[in-house]
Amino acid sequence: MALTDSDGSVWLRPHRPPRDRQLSRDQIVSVAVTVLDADGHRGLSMRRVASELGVTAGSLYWYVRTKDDLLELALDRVLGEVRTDPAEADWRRALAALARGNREMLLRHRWALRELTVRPNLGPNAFALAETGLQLLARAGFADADVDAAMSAINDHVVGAVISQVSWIDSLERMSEARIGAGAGGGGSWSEHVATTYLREVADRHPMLARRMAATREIDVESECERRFEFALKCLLEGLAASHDAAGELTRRP
Amino acid sequence: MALTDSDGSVWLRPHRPPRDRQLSRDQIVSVAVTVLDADGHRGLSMRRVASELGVTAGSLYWYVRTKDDLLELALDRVLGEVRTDPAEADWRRALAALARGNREMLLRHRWALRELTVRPNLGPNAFALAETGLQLLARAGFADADVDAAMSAINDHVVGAVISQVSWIDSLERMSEARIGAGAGGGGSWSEHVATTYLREVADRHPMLARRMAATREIDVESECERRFEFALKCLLEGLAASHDAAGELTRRP
DNA sequence: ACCTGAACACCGTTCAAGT
DNA sequence: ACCTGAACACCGTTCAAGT
Repeated sequence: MALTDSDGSVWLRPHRPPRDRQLSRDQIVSVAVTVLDADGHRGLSMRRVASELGVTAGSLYWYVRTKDDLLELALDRVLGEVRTDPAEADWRRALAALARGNREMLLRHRWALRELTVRPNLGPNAFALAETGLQLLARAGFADADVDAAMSAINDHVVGAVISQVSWIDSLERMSEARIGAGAGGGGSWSEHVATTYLREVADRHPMLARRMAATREIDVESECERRFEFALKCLLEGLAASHDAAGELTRRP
Repeated sequence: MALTDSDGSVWLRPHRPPRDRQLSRDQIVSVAVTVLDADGHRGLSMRRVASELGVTAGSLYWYVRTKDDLLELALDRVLGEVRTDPAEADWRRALAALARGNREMLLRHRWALRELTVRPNLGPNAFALAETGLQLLARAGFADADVDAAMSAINDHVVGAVISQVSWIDSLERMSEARIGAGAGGGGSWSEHVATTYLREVADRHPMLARRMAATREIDVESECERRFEFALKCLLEGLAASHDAAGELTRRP
């Protein structure tokens, strides 16, 4: 009677109220978030969370049914960090602010992205965030089906942009680590030679790529990513505004 | 002297040529892709790949340094599936086709998305694909820095859109599995009650969300996702065209 | 009701030993 | 050079036993 690990969601299961316990879900989730922020997915184990709470791994299962549950709770926890300003009247500015807030949160908690990918998102904070966006667009006068398309256009952009930024940063870190490792190791010189040979060959075969890579070496990754993020965001908002004026255009099927 | 698991990349390390071996990297990668397609990340273990090849797990380490290496190779393998049409003269059409091809590949191999997230992408197919896009934009007359912004706008959109589609589909599958599980289990009726109560409460608190969720129940997920994908793609292409005409506008910092 | 401690099944990875 | 078989350290999860 193995657990299929994909049955439902924490949020769809009952949760016993406390009695005389030393732990609580909130504490456990807090520790999980801290560990994830510090050491990422690899750092998170039930044993580690437990020991950080001065408790045995097995006892966590009194509060949480699986590790997956814990991750689902952690995700919703950080989704709650995204603040919105309901006072903003201009829908484009409000939507942009929402997108930026979302992006910043994902950059703060790099592990959260992976959870977003893997998990259906049924936590209260996820729902509240979605509602905020939808209301925004509805108040701006978007037709029903257009609201969905607009919302997902923005959200997809946020997610995609954060992914590429994070993987860019990671790859820089990995490269420099590899360089250090090669320097410290014994036969490092040869394997370093292999690497540079490979990269030179790539550069020869792909001139445009080589040019762009050489250019991006000089710039700051974060500000460059922000620039790109804002550019595409602007494109999307303008596209939304255009289809907003030509009402119903969006939902017409080919 | 533990392996930090983040030192370099398969592509940056030497690879011994064959002699009298029964296996090859290509075979191993093929099996890995098959397993991943069938059972996802959870299904992939070194022991499984090995046994599928009639071999012991340990022997794989003769061809591949870590499981991470294997995943990196598998990712580049499927990236090679994306076909491009160099004959297409119109850059908007060519770029759109590239985006669609990319999207379709990611939907065929749902596990690949996760790899894209986690890994710097240094394989030959990844580079070739990037070069294709960059050349396209360069030939269209985009300024250097604009090429980067344009390319990542499109790529980010593809990745974001696929992520949301996959997680949507997954959540539907999970929900129906949960319903089946609840029906089969003993106390299923109660936990089902908990779930519906929670969802009803969410619907009450978030009227707009409830409306949209009710509406999307009727439609086909795949075609709806495709519609949204095409809409945002159109927005982005139009934005790119506009900034293309107003040359240099894109790169101006605030 | 809650927590411990030990166990189970499963990982990725290593390595002496074979051929 | 390549492969086996056993081992190591580490998982998530379960469960009898305690309190």
